[in-house]
Amino acid sequence: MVRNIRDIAKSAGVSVSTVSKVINNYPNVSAKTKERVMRVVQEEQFVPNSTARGLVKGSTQTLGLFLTTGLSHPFFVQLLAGLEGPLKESGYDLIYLAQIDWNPDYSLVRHCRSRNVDGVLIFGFQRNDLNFKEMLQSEIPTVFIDLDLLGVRAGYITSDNMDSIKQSVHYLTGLKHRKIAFVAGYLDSYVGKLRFEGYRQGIQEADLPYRSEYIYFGDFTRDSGYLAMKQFLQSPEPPTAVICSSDMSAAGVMEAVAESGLSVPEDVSVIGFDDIEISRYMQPPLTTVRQDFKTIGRQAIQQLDQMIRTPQVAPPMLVVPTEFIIRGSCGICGENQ
Amino acid sequence: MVRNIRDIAKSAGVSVSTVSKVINNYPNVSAKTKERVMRVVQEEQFVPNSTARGLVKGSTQTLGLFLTTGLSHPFFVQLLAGLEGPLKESGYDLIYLAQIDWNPDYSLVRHCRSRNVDGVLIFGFQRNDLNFKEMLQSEIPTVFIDLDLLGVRAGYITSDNMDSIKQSVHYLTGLKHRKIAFVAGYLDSYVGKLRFEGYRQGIQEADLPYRSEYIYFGDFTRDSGYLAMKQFLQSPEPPTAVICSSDMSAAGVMEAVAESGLSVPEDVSVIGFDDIEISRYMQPPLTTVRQDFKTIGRQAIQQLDQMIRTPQVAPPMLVVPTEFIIRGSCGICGENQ
DNA sequence: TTGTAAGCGTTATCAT
DNA sequence: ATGATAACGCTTACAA
Repeated sequence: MVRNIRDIAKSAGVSVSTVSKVINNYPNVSAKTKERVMRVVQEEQFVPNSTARGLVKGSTQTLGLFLTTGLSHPFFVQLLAGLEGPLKESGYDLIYLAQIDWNPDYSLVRHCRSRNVDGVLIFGFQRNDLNFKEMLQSEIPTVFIDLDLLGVRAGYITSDNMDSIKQSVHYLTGLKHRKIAFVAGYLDSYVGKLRFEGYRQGIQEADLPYRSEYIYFGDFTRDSGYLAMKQFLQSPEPPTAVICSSDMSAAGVMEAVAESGLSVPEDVSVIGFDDIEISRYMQPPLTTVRQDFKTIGRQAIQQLDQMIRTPQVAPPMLVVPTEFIIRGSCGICGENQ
Repeated sequence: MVRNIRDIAKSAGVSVSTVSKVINNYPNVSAKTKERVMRVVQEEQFVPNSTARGLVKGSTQTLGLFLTTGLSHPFFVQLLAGLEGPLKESGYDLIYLAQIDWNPDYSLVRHCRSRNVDGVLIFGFQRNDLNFKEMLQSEIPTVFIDLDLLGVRAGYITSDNMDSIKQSVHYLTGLKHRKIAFVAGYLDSYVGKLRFEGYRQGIQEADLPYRSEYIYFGDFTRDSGYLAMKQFLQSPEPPTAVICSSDMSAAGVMEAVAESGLSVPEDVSVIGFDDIEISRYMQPPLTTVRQDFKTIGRQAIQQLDQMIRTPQVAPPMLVVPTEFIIRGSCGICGENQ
């Protein structure tokens, strides 16, 4: 069985450097030799050892993927699905940098260097992670997703969180709602903060008062949505609509509504964020903000690829538009008809 | 900035081989030298280049992950989540072998060889994929998940599909059901076939007739569940209970039931398979078979690790027990009380 | 116990 | 257009 380029060279009756030139599609190789070499390569099903190639080239056609959220985050799948195609097209493989225990000695930068990855994709919330600081100062091409971090060679891609929520508010005011509550996500997360800001601005633009009893500070989970609605329901003037920072928390809100004998959308309108798979199947189907993970994934790989190939290219700062998906969880406000 | 082992050697005033011995924890190094080297290593935050190491050792501390299903499969997340911890503990990184277009020229074995992965994890359905044949004959340690493929150095791990469904049948007969329908998954998939077989045997053991109008051949999706139930409902004697090959199809079944004005579990009992995250939130919460992905993931890594370290170890053939989760979607059969 | 030097399989430089 | 040969950073006999 053929092991290396040398064997190919021998079989083809040429030198190793010629074989190298052929398999790398370099010029200055006669058509004849090229063909002869290629035949042997085909016959022997030869693939150059990427480890050796990586060693000499100092790069590996590999992208590191680092998640702060753990793999079970619902976005993650969608994001990864969006990554699949572009990955294939660009010829990179993805290496999942296993990282679960936040060992204080762990250094993402070192991990990347040891693996010789060409670039890194980071997906997560916590912007003040020490590992990120190090990453931002390093020369390793990096793209953050859902985290507005910028560095020498690090940029980001994120959905248009603020405007999306503003749009949700306007949609509800258009439906004559004036008592609009908000289930916030982690405020120290980038997306959590922006979505909250979107709510505040939306409320303000609609000349609605900011009422603290209409705000619940949750953590994107279903439970926090449930708890939020329970609390809203106890207010003297319960809201007629609630905007959530995630579809999961919207599900929790709907559960609490049902439990109290009220119904969606007759008594209270609900809007989510994300458009995860199950949202269309909720009862009623959830009106929500869809994140465009296809575009996010494609852009992430594309931008990374450019930064890798062209060192002087500026890191991206991309805001990807969302899509407002109207389904059945919102109705015209009964009180103000 | 320190680049390599040679710089460390210089700083510590020793030879490169001594540094190598120290960082690899080899014996025959005096405590004094060891300490001196380690100090420099710490100071410089040195990490040996794994590409170079991989080249000389012919292995990379890397496991390939290959999915036939694409990333969007709901199990995938759960499986990957189960992989995270064991991965970290065993020191492997996971390389996702991007593979979306089934290019006939593509060879998984070649891809693995080129990347020098130490082992491969394959997750999928289609057992007659040509790439797998090649894989089975190769010397690359391989563990299949949900696919009963065996090779020279390839084994598998799977849930106890057949018995689980048999148990579902018995649970329903215990609830006096006698008209039990089944929504099958792809029959040319390993799990689809086994679950169907479990249904047949369960029916037989309960002395129930096998009625073809109670079988629907679906594909694990929600839509197929919906269609299945629509069909069952048109039969002269609609079933009082239905067992599904997946939670997703169970969700479809429940939707169809609700749509026809009937209700779960009063009119028809429903059982799923998988226990995906949303099942507990369905209306009513779904009774289902929980796959133990933690164990599957842990075993997969562990078995792979053993095969890698000990060439003579036999490939695993592991069947992992499931857990029957009783929630609210089954009731005593009204007809036979 | 420590050091020297020969690989590992490529690519890249420089002759030819 | 083709071929020697020196890297790339590490491990590992073998020598000292």
